[in-house]
Amino acid sequence: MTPQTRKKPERRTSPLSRERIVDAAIGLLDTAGESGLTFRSLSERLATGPGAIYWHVAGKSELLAAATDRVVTIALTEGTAGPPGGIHDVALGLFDAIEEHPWLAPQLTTQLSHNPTGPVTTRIFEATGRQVSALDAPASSWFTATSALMHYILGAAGQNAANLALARDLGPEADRSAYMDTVAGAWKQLSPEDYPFTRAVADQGLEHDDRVQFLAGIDLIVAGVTARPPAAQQLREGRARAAEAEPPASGRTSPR
Amino acid sequence: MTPQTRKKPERRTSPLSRERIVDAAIGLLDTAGESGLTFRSLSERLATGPGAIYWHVAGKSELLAAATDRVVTIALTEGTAGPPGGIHDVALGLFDAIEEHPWLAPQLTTQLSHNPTGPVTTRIFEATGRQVSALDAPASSWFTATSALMHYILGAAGQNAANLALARDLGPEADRSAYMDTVAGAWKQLSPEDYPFTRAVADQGLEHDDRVQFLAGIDLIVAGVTARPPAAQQLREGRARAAEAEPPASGRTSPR
DNA sequence: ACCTGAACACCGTTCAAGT
DNA sequence: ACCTGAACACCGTTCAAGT
Repeated sequence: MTPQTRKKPERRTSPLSRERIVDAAIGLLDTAGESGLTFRSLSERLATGPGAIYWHVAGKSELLAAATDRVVTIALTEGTAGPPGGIHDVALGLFDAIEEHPWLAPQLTTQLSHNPTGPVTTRIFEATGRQVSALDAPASSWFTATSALMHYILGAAGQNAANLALARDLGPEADRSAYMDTVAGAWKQLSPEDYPFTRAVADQGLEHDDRVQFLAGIDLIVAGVTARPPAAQQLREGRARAAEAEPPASGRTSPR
Repeated sequence: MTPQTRKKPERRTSPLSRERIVDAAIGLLDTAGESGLTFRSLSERLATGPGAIYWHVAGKSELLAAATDRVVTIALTEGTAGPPGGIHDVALGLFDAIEEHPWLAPQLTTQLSHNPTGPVTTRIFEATGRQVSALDAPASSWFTATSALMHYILGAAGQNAANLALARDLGPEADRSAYMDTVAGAWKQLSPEDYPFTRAVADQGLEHDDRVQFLAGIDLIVAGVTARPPAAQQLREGRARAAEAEPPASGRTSPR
């Protein structure tokens, strides 16, 4: 089981290293899912004991963070490599990475929450924000715009990955568009009094192309960024807000 | 909800019920956090054995789903109660609920992923979408707009709750604005070559009022919704796409 | 019908002991 | 320095047995 190539009296290359451990962890996560990664399964794959891993890695959460950072870094450098750049590239880079590694979405929200100044969060923020700063928008809106885009990208990409997994559960034949039909079908069963909006949306059909749907959201937010700075950033503790904010919006569909 | 008007006065009301269990679970989550809820701690609180709970609830995931549904339903009915309605009310209703119950944010993304047609997801989608449909925007954009708003609300509110928890760790004195200063400080330590954008944002100072910041994001997305349908959805890599009947919308907003 | 609580099959993590 | 693997303190869940 153990390699015997020991020509040099010098120290042999260690069979265990942080990098190899992270590699194996990613492989396990990809093939067996989040619950498939345990220190026992990992040590078995690496042909060691569970305790050995702790010499290279502090614990499970650090291991997960390292795996997340690795995958995100690759996705971001690939995505931003091309000359055109643009928000679509960054967004699709993350979108594809999350689709390829479904465990990534929950891990990313964990990183955002538990370690907002950590490398993962900062990398994504920087990559997204750089594209925002290239838009025609005042610098005062950068933070808000980047934040909105980041949350949308992570949320929508995670949703897409989850949908794909559920589509697979539907049967080996089913793809995403079949699954979207299932969702629309479920929505049409809802009560008209309680869920008029959801039913209306189901009636008009859901976009079957996941990338088109995803990028439509990106473009919508970009439109908001370039449209106009959200007129008022006036400070007001608590509630008293000036009434200027919401245009009356010619009440064509009033929520009842 | 539950009948407690049992006729026999000497007969005590049933010591265990699904409702009581969910109540206790929420209490435990609020006070002890996500890791504080175990079947053992829960059964101790309810003065029973761990196995007793399984007669009323299928398992832990169902219990979590029920707790999430309960809190979300309350937040949404309170939020939409007022006559003005509007997106701000729905958004702030969820924002406050997540701030009050920090375990809610991860649970909501779990619900979205694992049960997209379940009651929690559908309730939030409907409440948000109803406000979207009241805006001055074409129905064809409703799904995209609702999806973008939902992901932003959940992501940003979760981030805020996480920030509050981290601020508390900073010391009992620290509030959110002190924590934002800490974040900005950390950002300024970043290398100028690798993180120019993040540093620039840190320099211009972060909004200290969490609600103002949150609503700025909402307004930005709303601006995108009402501005105009996103002009160009140009796809890379030839992809056959049915031409939507979308008017070109006098291109004033072009992402460069 | 509802509840008990011991038992089972796991976990992450530790640590004396080995090389 | 690096690794072993038994042991510890938990988990969620089950189930024969009680009322």
